[in-house]
Formats: sequence, structure tokens, C-alpha cells
Amino acid sequence: MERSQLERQRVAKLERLREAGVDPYPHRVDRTHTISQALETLETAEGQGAEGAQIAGVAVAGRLRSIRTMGKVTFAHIDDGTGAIQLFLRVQQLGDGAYRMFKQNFDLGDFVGAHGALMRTRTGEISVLADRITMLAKAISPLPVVKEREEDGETVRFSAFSDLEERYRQRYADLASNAGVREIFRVRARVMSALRRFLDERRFLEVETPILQPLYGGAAARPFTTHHNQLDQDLYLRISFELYLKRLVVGMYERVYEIGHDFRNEGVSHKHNPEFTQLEFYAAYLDYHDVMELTEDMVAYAAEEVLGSAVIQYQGHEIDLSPPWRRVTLRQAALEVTGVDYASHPTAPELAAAMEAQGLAARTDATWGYLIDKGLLGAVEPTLIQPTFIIDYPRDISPLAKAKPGDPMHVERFEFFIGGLELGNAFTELNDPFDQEQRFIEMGQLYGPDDEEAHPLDEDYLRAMKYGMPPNGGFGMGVDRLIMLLTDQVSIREVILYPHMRTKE
RNA sequence: GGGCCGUUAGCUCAGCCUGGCAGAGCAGGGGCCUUUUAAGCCUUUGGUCGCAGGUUCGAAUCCUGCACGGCCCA
Repeated sequence: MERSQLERQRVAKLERLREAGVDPYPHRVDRTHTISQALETLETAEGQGAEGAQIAGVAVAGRLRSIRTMGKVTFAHIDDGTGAIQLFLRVQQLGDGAYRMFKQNFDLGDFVGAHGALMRTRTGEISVLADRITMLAKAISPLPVVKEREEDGETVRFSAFSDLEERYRQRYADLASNAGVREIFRVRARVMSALRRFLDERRFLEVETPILQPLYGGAAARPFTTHHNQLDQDLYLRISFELYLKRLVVGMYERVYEIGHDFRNEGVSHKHNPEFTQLEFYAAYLDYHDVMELTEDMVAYAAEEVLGSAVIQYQGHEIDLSPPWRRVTLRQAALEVTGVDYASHPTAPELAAAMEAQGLAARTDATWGYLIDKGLLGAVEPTLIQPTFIIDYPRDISPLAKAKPGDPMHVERFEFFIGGLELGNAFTELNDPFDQEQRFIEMGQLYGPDDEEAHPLDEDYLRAMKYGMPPNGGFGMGVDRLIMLLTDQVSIREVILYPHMRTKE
């Protein structure tokens, strides 16, 4: 192990501890209070009139965050994740030897235990006046030092651990030194549990379906491939849960949902990670209008549960997630933003020409559906700051959605957008096996045999549908993006603990 | 895939344009200090300047390639 000067100094301190008979990595810890409990304990005692009280026999533990030595007295802060508390270390209480031991061999970043009395210092800060200080785990590598000061109610940080690459590669160090990052993943956990609670309360059954699939489907995306050696079988990592969940609806579970990871072998960007968290649900006897209501209720519920309000701040915008959300057809929205009415240009060359006439880039090799999805909707997307359902998509790009009655061009499908981000996709599910087979065949013709974004024809899925699939509404949402929204983050990497990074060297 | 930007001490950054002894703050070491909180004061250590080539008497600095990252575009 190659060591920096700082690491060598810390190893020397560790050896000095050992020579003094101190185990720098002891097995057991005597702790009576978490730090937040300790702070509460003194406040409660004071609230009951015990002004100036000391509470003896308190033991706390945590990581050393700051050390200020003034001769024979030292102030330090430790942090255990529940909060931070000041340690008040004096020769008088600790004794000469222990005090020297601390000054010489304890460093920022070490995990320590402190035993003593809860009290307030002259400046009024709750502190542990320590009569014993114990090494719990010596840190060899120095964590980035982050100092803060309150200034007009704002926390001003001096120096920081802010290099994005190193923060993501060494998330442990990022979390250990940046409390704000820790908070993001606490919010994330609360969002996940709020989503589950919302669905559980509405009689949805949480299920788990295969990640390794012999055939991929349910989305237009390129899969990761892998191989089972003993079976000598090629397998794909799922790109969606859709086809497996709808098989369960055939199997008489009226309402199912799954939260898990999808894998898409595509570009990495501030909005895309190759592995991301998806929520899908399917509910028998609902159509896409019902699913819209569930969607707006669920998102508003999550915000209220986690942030205490359905009105959120995102990138300087105030966004109101309260139902009902605006509903507008894709055709209308595209016309308003781009001036192009795709319905009057029903072929790819005509539509491309119309788009170019409006100054929009249009790939000449693209299909009609692609031009609408990437070209027109792509222009609309950043304008959708307040929550919006874009409804009624072209049939060509929606092979699993049920047709819109009396409108051969469209299906009953919506996507929803908040803060300029696409959050999810849903439809009245196609449950007619004959129509479904026809759609698969059309997709095959549209994409050509080698295009991995095409939906391969899933015979088993068709077989399931032939047993009878009740009318149902389905829904999929990128959970990471919802969390970006609720934590005011622009990059998906800030809400995924270990985002994908290219291997170095 | 393309364009632009970045990579210098443990961390955050100067230095590069205009080539000439590698710097600052924090952290670390030594010293003073028994109520501090970005503690303070004195002192001091620490570098594969991302990697590999090239140009030059001389390269952190100029040029080329590569790696990793960021932003924008596809």
C-alpha cells in the first residue's frame, strides 16, 4: 500500500497507541446515547427546570469532525450521523496521560467514544465534559476537511470535497464529508417507502420478476447481454418489467407493482444511468384516465410525505404537484411549441420537410414516429415545467398500447413531465392478442431484423394474452428522476449512490 | 460519435496567455495557550504538475496522441 506523508504520520500514531496498550480497533463500544438523543436529554432536563444541570454517565460515539486545542483544554466535535455534539476535554477531568494521548494520537476522521457529563459551555453549547475518551477506529487516510460558518442564516463552507469524479468514485468519502449528500439519500429512502405505502394502501401487490430474461421487451432500448454457462444460454438484462407484470394480470392478480432496476445499454448523461430504478404498476379495469389520476395523486403524496408540501422548488421554479395536472394531447402540444401539426404530414418525408420549414432538425433516415418522439416531443419537453400529461401518442411508437376509439392514428397513452424532465409513461394496455400480434409484426417491419430497439416477437407473451387479459391500465416511472425533482438536483448521478463510471486505467 | 473545458500537495485552488528555482489557504508536524467553534499566534513538512511522446539550452507552461471527468450537441 502506497502511503502519503499524512498516512504515514497516522500509522505512526496508531503504532504509538498500540505501544501504550491501546487497541486502535476495539471490538466493543459502550454507548448510552446517540448524539441526537444526548442533545435531547439535556434539553428535556432543562425544560423541566433543571437550569445549569449536568447529566453524568453519558457515553457517545462518532467520527471526529473538528479539534480546537487551547493548551490544557480542547474542544472537539463528533458526528454519528444523527447529529454532532461538542466534546469538552480538560486535563482536570481526563488526567494528564489521557489528555496527552488524545492530543498526540487522535486525528480528524477517527471514530472515538467519549464518556462524561452533559453540560453547557460558557457560550451555551451542549457538550460532553469528558472524563474518558476512547479510540474506536483509527482513520489512516485523511478525509477532506470541510469547515462551515453560519452567515446571515446561510451556511458558508470553506473548502470542501467537491471534485465530481472523486465524489462518485469514492462515495464513502463523499458521504462522510458532505452531510448534504447524506440527506439526499435519506430523502430517497423516504420517497421509496412513500411510493410503496401509496400503492400498498390501494391494494397493489408488490412482486419481483426476472432481471435475467431470455427475451427483452416492454421498451424501445438496447439491452445488455450475458450468458448462462451451464445452460449455454444467452440472456438479456431486462429493459422493462412490463411483459412479465402483465402476465401476472392474466394470472388474476388485479393490481401488481414492482420497484427495481432496469438496464439499458445506451448513452450516459445527466439524465441517464445504464442501471436505473423503475416503478411499474398494472391495474385491471382501469384505463389511462384512471392511471392519470393515480399518477398525480401518487406524486403529490410522495412530495407531501417526504417534504411536507406538494409545492416544491426545482432549479429556481416553484412547481405545484397538487392534482389535477394539465392534460394536453401530444398533437396540440407539438403544434403550440413547434408550429408543426404532424397529423397533416402523415409520412416521414413530409413531416421532416414540415419540421425543417420550422427550423427544426430532422434526420432524413428517421421514421415518422421517431421524428415525432425525438423531434417534436423533444422540443416540447423542456417547456413542461409544471406537471403535465401529454396524451394520445401515435400508434407507430406505442406497440403495447390500446388504440384510441375512432382515431386510427393514435393510442391511449400518456407520458408525464415535471420540471422539463420526462418522468414516466403509461397507457391503456393492449389486451387483444390479435391486435398485439399485428403490432409486433408491424414493429418488425419498421425496424428491420437487426435493430436492437425493435420489440422481438414474444410468443409466450402472446400465449399469455390469449388466455384472456382483463382490460387494464399500466404505468412506468423513472424513480431516480422523481428523486432529482424532490431534491432539486440536475444530475441523476447525485441521486444514485454508485453511478456508473468508466474504469480508470 | 462530435465540439468546448478541466486534470498541479490529503482537500479547495493560483501559476499556463508571454517557457527560466512549483505556490497559497485548509489539513499535517513542532511550539505557546484551561470556555473555543473557519479558534488564535509563531514555526515547519509535504509534489510522478493525469499519462506518453515532440519542440526547446530549458516545459506545469507550447505542440501531438491517449486516459478519466464535466458541459453542450448527436
